[in-house]
Amino acid sequence: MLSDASVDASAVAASIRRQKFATGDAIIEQGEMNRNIFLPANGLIKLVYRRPSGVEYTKGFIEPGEVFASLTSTLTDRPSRFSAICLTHVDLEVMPARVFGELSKNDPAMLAFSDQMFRNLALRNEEREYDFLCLSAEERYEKFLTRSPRIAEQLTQIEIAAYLGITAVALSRIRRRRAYAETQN
Amino acid sequence: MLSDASVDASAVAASIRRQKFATGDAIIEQGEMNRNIFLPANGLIKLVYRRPSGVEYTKGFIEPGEVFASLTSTLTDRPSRFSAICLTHVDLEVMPARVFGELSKNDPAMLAFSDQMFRNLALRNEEREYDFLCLSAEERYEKFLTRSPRIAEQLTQIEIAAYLGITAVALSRIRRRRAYAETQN
DNA sequence: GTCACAAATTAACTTGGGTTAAGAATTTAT
DNA sequence: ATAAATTCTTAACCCAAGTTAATTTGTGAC
Repeated sequence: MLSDASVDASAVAASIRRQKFATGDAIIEQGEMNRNIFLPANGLIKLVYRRPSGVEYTKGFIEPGEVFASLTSTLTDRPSRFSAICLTHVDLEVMPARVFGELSKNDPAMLAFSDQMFRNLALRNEEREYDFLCLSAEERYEKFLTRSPRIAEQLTQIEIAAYLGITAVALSRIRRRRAYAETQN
Repeated sequence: MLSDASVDASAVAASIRRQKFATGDAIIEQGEMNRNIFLPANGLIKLVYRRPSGVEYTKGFIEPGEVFASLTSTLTDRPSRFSAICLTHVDLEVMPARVFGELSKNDPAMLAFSDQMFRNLALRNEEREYDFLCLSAEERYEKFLTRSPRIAEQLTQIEIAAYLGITAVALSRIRRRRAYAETQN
């Protein structure tokens, strides 16, 4: 008798789609259900909340090799709270969260992978939570430049400001303050 | 031959300690290693970051039945970034994270539990991140009162302000604005 | 009850960020 | 190469929140 732990590898492989997106395309649309899990092979993606006022706040950026999904949709069965927008051309693999969930149920190695993924996610979210709770906008800017210079150089000031939780005008003022401080050293 | 999946239940049970804390006691000390996982049976606990300036920011509150730990210590082997302070008398169970990790490795049910725990943590952190990124201090206050009235009524304004990421003076002003708005309805 | 201490409010002033609008600098399209 | 569209910066003005300090309220402790 076959064990419950065995998974039909070909069925899993069949459930994985490859998809291409152009700059500006939405991989996930805020307000819509999206029960997929994504793994980009290249490019840069931003995750953004759009408030009723129309103002955009950026939750984070996804680089190649980083798995992402709408947790609200995949875990709690509600519409996604954010959109995933391509900042470049993006090629990625798509897997239905249901398949991922079943894989995890049946395959301990897959479950361990899932566990590890959520640990990392919890750690990252905690870090960002700390930044907003304890750091000033200027400190968050410094930290972003230091920690993610490669991402920063691909973004406009508008996009950086949205990530810091401030307006482009406020960011411009911070940059001027910093430039002035430079000359004082 | 015994399977690797079997765990010595009595050894696990032996690794679990019960501990009591008084109001004001620190269960976890910021800056110190703490590789334990905690499960309080009663009382209320606050998790706080203390900045070099001495200002305190509250990461969150832990109610009975909620498992908590310093992820930085238990997962990445570094000193805890926050303290866990008892706001009341607290009785809790303590388990070394190492035991929890080994249990998860060997026992699929335990791993599934761990996976579920980290999913929930990631979801909660994401919610709080959203609050700081997209909501004003006043909106965060409203939301806190609505979502956690039981916790709010046990706290001083100083403690609530620390959770909102503002000063007690700013919170007092928000309360006055709200009280005035009340009379206008 | 009153004394002592902490919590909460208020005032006065400063600072950082939002808003709007205008202009300068860059990019992109054709 | 030029025009059109964005992006970035700056200014002016407003408001929310920080800081400091004084006052009031509230809470035990004795």
